[in-house]
Amino acid sequence: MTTSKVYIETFWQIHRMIEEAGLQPGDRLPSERELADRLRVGRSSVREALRALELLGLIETRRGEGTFMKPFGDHQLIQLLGSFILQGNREKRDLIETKLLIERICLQLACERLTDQKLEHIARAEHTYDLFFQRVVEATDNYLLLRIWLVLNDFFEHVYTLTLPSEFYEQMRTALQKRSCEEATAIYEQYVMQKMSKEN
Amino acid sequence: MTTSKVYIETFWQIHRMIEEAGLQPGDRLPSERELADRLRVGRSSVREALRALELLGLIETRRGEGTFMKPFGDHQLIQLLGSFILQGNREKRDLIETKLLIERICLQLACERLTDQKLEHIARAEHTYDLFFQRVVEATDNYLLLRIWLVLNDFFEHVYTLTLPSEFYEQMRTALQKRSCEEATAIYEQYVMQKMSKEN
DNA sequence: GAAGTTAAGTGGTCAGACCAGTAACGGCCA
DNA sequence: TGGCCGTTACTGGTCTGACCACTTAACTTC
Repeated sequence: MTTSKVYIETFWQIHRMIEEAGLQPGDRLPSERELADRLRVGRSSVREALRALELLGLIETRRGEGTFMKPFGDHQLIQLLGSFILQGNREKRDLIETKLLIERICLQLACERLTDQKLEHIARAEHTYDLFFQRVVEATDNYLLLRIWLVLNDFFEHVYTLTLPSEFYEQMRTALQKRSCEEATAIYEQYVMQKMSKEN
Repeated sequence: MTTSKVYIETFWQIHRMIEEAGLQPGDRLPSERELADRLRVGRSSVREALRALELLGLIETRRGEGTFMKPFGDHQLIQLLGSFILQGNREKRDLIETKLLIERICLQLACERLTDQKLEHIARAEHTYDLFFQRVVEATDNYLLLRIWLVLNDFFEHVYTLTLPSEFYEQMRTALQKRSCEEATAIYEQYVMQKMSKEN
């Protein structure tokens, strides 16, 4: 006897239903009552399943309107996870270290893969650390890495604000222009890592 | 009027309750009926909030027994996310690249910070890639980095199984013993990165 | 034709009922 | 005494039906 819990079963059934119907972001799901009716379960079970899908960022519910597919990539889930993880001083230290390490990697990757178009995009970025660096990470053409960085940056902004002189941005831009991995890394270490290690 | 949804409000209240009571893994939460009574909400709202906490891997419910705090680090959430996120080939490529980059960093960090005790712990590890490397990442003494690696590894295992000859583990161990960052990196690139880039 | 009104449908919430497990208590028998 | 076995009270799991708050669209009215 599997005696699987109904709301879990329902979760997967709805998930399958979404796939088979090929629902796209913005599309509407059947109403809770209809789902309950169609899947032959109680409405409360449907709701518990929908909560899970919502937390996963797959759907969005609007009171009075219905339940809709959500644009992929939104991550209130991540925000939530953060508030659970990020509590002590040790966690903050780890966060800073991890963020710095990953940024240095991204810088190197970006140097290897930078297209002229993306270079210009970076150059046009405001002189704000997170905006500038987001474009650098985007230039790595690795979406997963971007996601990780965005998460780290989200957390980071709750803890710290980093402002750098405009020399940093200018020097970095010329280094990227030359695709000089060593130079970019050196600048990063000089401005960012040194500053962070001092304050810590 | 915020008219915040009750189940979300309840979610945070339970979360606060857990923190304030300092509940540890294995500890029991009040029953659903008592929570509903104490927080003056319906039981269904409590249940929807509990489903979220369960999905986050914070609690575990056992029919007939109650609701319990879960040992930290278990994350069926991650498995779930994986099945949603990890669908295309591009995602897989990103995953592999990211995992390799982070592992190489961890290797370097570990070299710098490796204590004799942890070295022995690594040496005693089975010759399984993930077990071995988990101990390496643990040796970095950066818990966040460990979490990230665990997530990546979870995803990775759904896609690929990596087996290496025992020479790899032996050579790596001697490199770590010497705390030679360059040697460890070289071995890693030789065995792991080459293999992965070939198969890809 | 435009503005206001109404009705139907939707998610959000609650209360109450019942089912299905668990654990602990107490009484029974060997 | 020591081990077995119901009984019982409690737990999570599920369903139902009832409201509420809100949106939309159709309908009425001017």
